[in-house]
Amino acid sequence: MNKKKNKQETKAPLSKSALRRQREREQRLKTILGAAQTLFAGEGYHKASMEKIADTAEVSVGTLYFYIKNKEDLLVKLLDQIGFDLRNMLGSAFKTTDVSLTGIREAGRIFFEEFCPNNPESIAIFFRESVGQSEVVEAHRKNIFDKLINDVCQALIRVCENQGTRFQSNLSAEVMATSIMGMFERLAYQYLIWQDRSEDLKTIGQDAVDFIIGGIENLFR
Amino acid sequence: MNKKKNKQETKAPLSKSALRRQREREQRLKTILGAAQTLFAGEGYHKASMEKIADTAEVSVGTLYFYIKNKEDLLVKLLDQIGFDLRNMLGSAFKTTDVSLTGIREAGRIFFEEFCPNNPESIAIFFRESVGQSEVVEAHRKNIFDKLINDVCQALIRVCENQGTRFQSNLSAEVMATSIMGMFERLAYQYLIWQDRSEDLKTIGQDAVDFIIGGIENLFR
Amino acid sequence: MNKKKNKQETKAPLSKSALRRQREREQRLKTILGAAQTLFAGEGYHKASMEKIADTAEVSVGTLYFYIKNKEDLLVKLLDQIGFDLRNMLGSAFKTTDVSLTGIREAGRIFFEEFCPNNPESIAIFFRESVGQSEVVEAHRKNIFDKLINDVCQALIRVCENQGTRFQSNLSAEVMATSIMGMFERLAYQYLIWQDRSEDLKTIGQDAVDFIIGGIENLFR
Amino acid sequence: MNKKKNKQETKAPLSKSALRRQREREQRLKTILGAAQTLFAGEGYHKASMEKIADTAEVSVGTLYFYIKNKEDLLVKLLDQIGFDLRNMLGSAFKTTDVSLTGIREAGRIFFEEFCPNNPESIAIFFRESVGQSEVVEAHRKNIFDKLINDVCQALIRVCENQGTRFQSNLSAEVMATSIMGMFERLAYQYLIWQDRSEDLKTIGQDAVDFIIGGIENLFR
DNA sequence: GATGAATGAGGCTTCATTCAT
DNA sequence: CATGAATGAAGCCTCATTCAT
Repeated sequence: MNKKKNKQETKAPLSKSALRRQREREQRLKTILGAAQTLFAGEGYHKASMEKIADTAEVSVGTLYFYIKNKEDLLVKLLDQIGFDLRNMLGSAFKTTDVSLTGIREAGRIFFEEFCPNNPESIAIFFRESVGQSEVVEAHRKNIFDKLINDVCQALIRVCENQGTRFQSNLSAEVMATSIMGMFERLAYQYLIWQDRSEDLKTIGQDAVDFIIGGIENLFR
Repeated sequence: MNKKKNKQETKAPLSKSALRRQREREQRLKTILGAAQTLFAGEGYHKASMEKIADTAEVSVGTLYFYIKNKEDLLVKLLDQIGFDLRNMLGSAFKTTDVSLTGIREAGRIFFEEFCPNNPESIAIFFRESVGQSEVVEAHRKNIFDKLINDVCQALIRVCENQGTRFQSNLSAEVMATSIMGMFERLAYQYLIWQDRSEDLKTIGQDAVDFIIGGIENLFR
Repeated sequence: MNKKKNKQETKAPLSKSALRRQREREQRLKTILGAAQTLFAGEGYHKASMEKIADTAEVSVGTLYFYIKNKEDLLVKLLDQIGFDLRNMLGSAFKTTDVSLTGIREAGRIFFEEFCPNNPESIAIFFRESVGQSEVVEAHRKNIFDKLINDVCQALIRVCENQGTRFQSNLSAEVMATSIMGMFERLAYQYLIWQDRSEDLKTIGQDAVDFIIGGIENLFR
Repeated sequence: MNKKKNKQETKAPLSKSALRRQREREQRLKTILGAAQTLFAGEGYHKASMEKIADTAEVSVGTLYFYIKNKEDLLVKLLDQIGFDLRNMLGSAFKTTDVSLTGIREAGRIFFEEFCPNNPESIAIFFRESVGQSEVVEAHRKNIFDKLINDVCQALIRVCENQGTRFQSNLSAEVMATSIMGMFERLAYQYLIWQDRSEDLKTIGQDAVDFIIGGIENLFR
């Protein structure tokens, strides 16, 4: 993918100093991404200039471009990480979903009680800063949403099957899954970005999950 | 609209030529807003330069600034119009909501079957282009969301009262209303902006409304 | 000079209505100049846009251009009026100067005690806003200064002659006259524009005049 | 100079290349300031566009903004340098002033015979281009004048004390000092900017100083 | 004579990206 | 590998002036 990284990919046994270097490099990249995350979330993607990001990460502008391709790449990298984290937490919860629906309940809990309060910057970047920035970024956003929606979708289908029912169509399940993502998104936007009601997030999450589960159970009547 | 040009506000009977001028002015503003709407939705807010907008509206750049304060103002004006339209259509449907929940069903139908297919540009601007652009724009976005959410919220509370039930708390109703807005938003984003499945919008809307109504009715069991 | 004004210059007996019109026109021009004076002095020449001036004068922008050639012309007209006023007041005082030097004392009194407190806007325009604006404006400024300096110069020469002395050269008298104008200028700038010490202006003027007269009398020793 | 680039201020021993860079940076800034000085004095502050300045300095527009904050900053930097130079030359002369008044005579000589002929651009910027440009610029102008006036003022007070006399009030000394500055200013404007009589500047300066000293000595009679 | 909408050149400034050291 | 000075295209906006009504 990147010309310079090929050296490491040729898994030749690395010398000690080479290992150290690699560690340092990864550490440096993390610092840069952290700086970008903070500034993107705090000042907004456009207002956060590359120079400011470099300053915050305590590197030079030139160094920035050694670790990332361009500014868009910075946003994409962050976005993908956020998507990965989210899917790691939510996806695994959804995957445990069975008849009991506890998986869905658990996913909601994790999102509102763990992810949101601990990663407000990620929320801001995923739901605000990365919106409508460019075709590439939108593609990554869509990809993340698609995967998350798919996770939920599979869970819903599994529940249905266990109940001996079926969705009217594949679309129906997808619509429901998409709706759930939309709920999570807007609730986080309202109560974390626009208002800071972190302390109410637990209640909010429970209400939301109740709403969702009500909607689902309704299918089986 | 403009501090100094209040002469019209003093409702002195306007001469015929003055009336014609005013009409022309309003027409011109509409042309400009239309050009901006098309370009913002098509190329994105940032890529749509003021020059391009002027060209599209077939006026000079200077004329643009005779009708609007600055680029941000252009977006805000569009946003407010969209918010007004949405609330006009959805709000009135929600307001008719009673025990039967037909109001909510109707609101869903209007949004997915009428508004979305007929105003894809509005959807793109409201849900994509206006996100995270500046504090002023965000304030207007929030304001629109707040009002829409409030409309839904009132409808929900009314339904509950008619059922002789009550929400656990005011927050619960608000959370449900916010969730509904989130569902509408993401579904429109998925099936209108990211995919163009206008022809499926009817089914999608019905599924979404079923989900919502299921969630609501669950409250009364 | 101006194509349109030629009608009046052909001093044909004017009808009553034509007379009224002319009066109105002159009144209107005064209003416009007044508005410009206030805005130039208050916001500065560049920040005072033609539109603002028109608004303040309660006419349209188009009308402005019926009465003046362009913005520069506005400044020049003001400047010339100020020059005329100044010369009217100071010049006549200087002209009465004889052996006794009371004329010079009187001129100082008039400038500091009458002109400055009553015409701070004129001071701001003459000494601040018109400085370095364009070649045309500078030419008018120079012209005004030259005339004032000449008035002083003549007075000084007369005093000398009456004392039976002579200036070493014509330049000497001119330098002294120029110096006196510089004193007046900077004192007004310091104590009227930069600080507002209008109430001290009398003392300041007296000190200044004492300084001047001391310098002059020294010639005769 | 720049908030972030304080690294040099922590006086860590700089490497050779870092030292060279710093030298180059300072040299470049001087080139830019020189270009601005020439253009401001020659074409006027407003007519000198940033592009023209960049061209004259043989750098790109972007580079300009690496060295200065904005156009106003360019003028302020020049102004402050001029103020520093003036005070360096005049101030030190004034400070040597004692009973004999030679200090004052010397200051006049330096200004008219050395500073003016060698720095006509500085004169144009200080007395013409920087007048009434903005509040910030005016503040710097005032600051420079205040310091120069204060230098003169201290000298006058010292002379008086040595003569066993006293000024009627502090204001009196200040007024005299301000007057002297005004004389210098207008004489330079008349005989250097409006007319180019550099060759007469010596005589002019002597006449001016004679006038001043006459005025001062008059205090002791 | 008066109006005010329209013009468009030109100004200042930002900022992602590059590259010689 | 790291640096940071340099680039220059591109953007937004202002405003004196004109002219059809």
